[in-house]
Amino acid sequence: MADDGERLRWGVLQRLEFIDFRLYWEGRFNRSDVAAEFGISPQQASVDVGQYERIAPDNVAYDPAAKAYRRTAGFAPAFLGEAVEPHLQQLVAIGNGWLRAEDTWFNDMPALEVTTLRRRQTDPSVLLHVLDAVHNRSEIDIEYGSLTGSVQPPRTIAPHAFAYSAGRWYARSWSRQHNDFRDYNINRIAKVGDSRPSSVDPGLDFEWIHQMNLVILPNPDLSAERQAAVAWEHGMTDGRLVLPCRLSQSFYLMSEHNLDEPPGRLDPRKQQIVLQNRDEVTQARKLARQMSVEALARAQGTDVVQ
Amino acid sequence: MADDGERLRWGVLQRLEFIDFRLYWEGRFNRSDVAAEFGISPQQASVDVGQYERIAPDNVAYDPAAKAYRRTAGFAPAFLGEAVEPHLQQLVAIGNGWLRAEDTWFNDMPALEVTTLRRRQTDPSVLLHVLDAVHNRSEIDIEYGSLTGSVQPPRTIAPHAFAYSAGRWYARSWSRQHNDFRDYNINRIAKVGDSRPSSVDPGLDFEWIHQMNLVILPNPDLSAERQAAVAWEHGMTDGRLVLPCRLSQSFYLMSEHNLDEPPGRLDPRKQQIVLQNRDEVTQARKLARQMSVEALARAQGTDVVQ
DNA sequence: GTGGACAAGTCAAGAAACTTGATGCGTGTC
DNA sequence: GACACGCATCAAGTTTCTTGACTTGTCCAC
Repeated sequence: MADDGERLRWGVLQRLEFIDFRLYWEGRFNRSDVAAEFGISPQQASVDVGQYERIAPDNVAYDPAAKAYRRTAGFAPAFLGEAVEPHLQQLVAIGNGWLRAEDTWFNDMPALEVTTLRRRQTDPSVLLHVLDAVHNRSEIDIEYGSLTGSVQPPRTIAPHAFAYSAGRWYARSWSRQHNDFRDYNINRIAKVGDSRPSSVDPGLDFEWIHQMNLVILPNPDLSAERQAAVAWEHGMTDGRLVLPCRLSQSFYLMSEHNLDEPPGRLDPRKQQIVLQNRDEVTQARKLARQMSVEALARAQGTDVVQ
Repeated sequence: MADDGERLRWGVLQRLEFIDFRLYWEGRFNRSDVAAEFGISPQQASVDVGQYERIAPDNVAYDPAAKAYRRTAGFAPAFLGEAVEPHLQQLVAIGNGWLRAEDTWFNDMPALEVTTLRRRQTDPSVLLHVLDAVHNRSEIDIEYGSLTGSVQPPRTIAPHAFAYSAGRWYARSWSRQHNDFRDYNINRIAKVGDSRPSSVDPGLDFEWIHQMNLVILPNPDLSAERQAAVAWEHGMTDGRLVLPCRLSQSFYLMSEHNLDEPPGRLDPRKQQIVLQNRDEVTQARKLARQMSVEALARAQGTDVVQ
């Protein structure tokens, strides 16, 4: 349970963590599991198990009847840390087909169902080019969203940041065609073409740079009990949640949680939370956008673009 | 780029994968990065880099000016596989505070913003007990959803499976108080008490067992172009998506994507997809539920439960 | 320019870590 | 009761990794 005095090798630590993992999630493991997972001999696995038992004596006991090591009642994770979320996320990824179960430490998974509308996978090559463009401050030609089969005009963007909202990844970018800053859904970029250095200052993307506190409350139309549940679930304090958020991102968050609908129109069960400063946020976003457009126009007064 | 003829040790493989990772995501790495990440000597790291160069000679070159190894134009991941989603998920987890950046291989992350309403973290101890109950087919006493501070009656459930829907984890369980099967949000289980063997047959949970194909279409009220985008994003074939789904889970999926609203009431932008066989699904769900309740009552005609 | 800091490559000797092979022990199965 | 299976332990041998010493190339400050 406690810490280990000595310094352990990285490889050994991984194996002890694996033991910890299997004990937590499946309650049992075999010496051969450790040997197979890491490609080591059973003898070496024995040494590792011995080391684990020495470090966390209350966690595990060999059960000769089951021919397996089993978790004991006093178990407390010694190496996993307190975070189960990463592993829960792995289960989701497996359920979505993003990750093969063999590539994780899960083996005998409990009965489990992941219900999501699966989305198209990100193209690694596209992402690579966008990553590069952000790192090198360059602009790239892209084929974007030509979905109906119709030929789309080429677009040129200078991405400067990544954003994740409502299950989608966006490249926050300056658009040469529009001379403003926009979000480009990375999954909808079909192809990346040439690239060249960009001279646009990402510091002019005010909608991205400026943050605002979203003040979120449980929908007052819900029952008191339900409101309390919502507050608890989102970790609200004093019945409200103050969430700093980039103006450009606030759009997606509001849309995802129906915060952009005026209260009362929707069934409260579909709108469990409401945004107290909705108009303020919407207006700030518009203003920032406008300022950004104007600043870009001013900046390019000399080196005219298109 | 291609495969390696020989068999590599697990530890070495991890280090080569690390090199691959850094090249992909950050375009560069130092020998010292490898040494520090894995606690090995710089000399050994040199050996590893050499091995990587031998296996994937077109991926990397040392740039003396930058004092670092840099990705070259011909780069293709040699060890990562084609899946970037798991690492994107890691970024989301970091953004949500579920994972510390130090616990991942990310170092110099690109400008990045993850915008989500953070949810309460799962209590590892609660999850552990529920996992055990599923594995051992036992029933457990729980404190559930006592949010308003009011004292809740104790509940006893026999969980038999896990389900993930709309961002929440549920324990699909038989409820002793109601004598039917329900979903219990794991985050709302405050505490787990005693446990004892369960005699309820999870095979009677018809709402869980039975699956039905959800036929999902782009909302016909959207423009043709937008419909095509929606179809593409969800990987539809012939303009529709047939998604097998457990009846019990269909509820959450429908609720999450506003599939339960009759078409036309909502702004089409809030309802980008519609469910063709909505009534059918809803009815099947009700029916399965009813059959389940009756079967449970019959089964317990003899050994009466409260 | 020149010296110093820094990142890396290489060589050789020594220390861990891991493997191979052999033997014994407890449990459940045929 | 013989047998298979999974584990523990010991000893000898091999591979891997570390430590220490020396060299190369680039950039930066003087």
